[in-house]
Amino acid sequence: MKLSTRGRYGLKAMFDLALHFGDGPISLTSIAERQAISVNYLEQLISPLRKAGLVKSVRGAQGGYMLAKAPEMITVGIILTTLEGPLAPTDCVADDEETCDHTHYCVTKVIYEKIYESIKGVVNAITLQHMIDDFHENSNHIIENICECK
Amino acid sequence: MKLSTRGRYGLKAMFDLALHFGDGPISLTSIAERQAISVNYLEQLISPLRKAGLVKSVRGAQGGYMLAKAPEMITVGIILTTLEGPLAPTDCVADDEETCDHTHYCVTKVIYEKIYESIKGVVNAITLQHMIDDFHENSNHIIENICECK
DNA sequence: TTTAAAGTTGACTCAATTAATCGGATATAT
DNA sequence: ATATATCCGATTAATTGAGTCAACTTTAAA
Repeated sequence: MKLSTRGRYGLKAMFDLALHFGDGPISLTSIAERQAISVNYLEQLISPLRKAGLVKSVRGAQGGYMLAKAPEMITVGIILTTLEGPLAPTDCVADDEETCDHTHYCVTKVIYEKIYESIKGVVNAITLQHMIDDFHENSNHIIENICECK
Repeated sequence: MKLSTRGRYGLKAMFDLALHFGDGPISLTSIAERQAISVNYLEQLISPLRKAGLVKSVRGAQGGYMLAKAPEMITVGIILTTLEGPLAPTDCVADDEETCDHTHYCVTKVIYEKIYESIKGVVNAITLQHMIDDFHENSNHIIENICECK
């Protein structure tokens, strides 16, 4: 039931981009340095985020990435789902999954559905803007190394 | 963010035992057959459940396992946690984990804590008795193969 | 008392997934 | 041109998950 580094690193990177929203393209190198992530690995994560329309890229020198929408339009849920797939405790309750072949009632599936709904409820309610507000209220404005959260 | 077969199979097995609560010891072989799980693997799962005081065993011929408490006293949460460890999305918010070495505020950790709390809220509120009631109301009383829920 | 059923334990294998690393290709400001 | 980027695919190393297996202990019943 753990998030992988894909989701955790990706969320950190997106938050970093959100803090720089409106500042023009931000290079992966600078994000990787601030967040202590391998650039090579970060490249792998930013690609699906771009394909999902969450960030846009500028190629070439002085290029980089920026959010494709305002921070209040991007939820933690869409970020994590893009990188990890559905945040469902089992495949049988994931949105894109066909249902089990069992015709009769499944008492465990009901439980997994409730877990899934509750997780979605949390992550879909939090946007990057909420994270920014939280950051400005509670941190000392230290952008570097949000947390390893291994 | 998936449950492993440990939690899923273990929950099925515990539900099976709950349906037979009061009937004396139930052999692993019979549970394994009804729930379509390998006996050898199930042996691995029942051991921690016994050590956690959720089931008790009777050794020897005609032996087997039974719930150590009434079904309404055993939550889905304690079963899953016993088999999977804390249902936390990251190690840094798991109960038994020491906190990150970072002294400053972590905006992502706050999110992971909310996810964790919401998951615990769901699984700790459901007991085996709830599952039994649900089963009797909505199924056709087919004990075998609750669901593979891969 | 013998036998077979059943629990108990730990080691072991195999496959899949995760987490990166690396090399090279393309694009573009300066 | 050149330095700085994004892009893309292949490869690898490490970890975890899932299941098997063998050996041993306990105990009911013949």
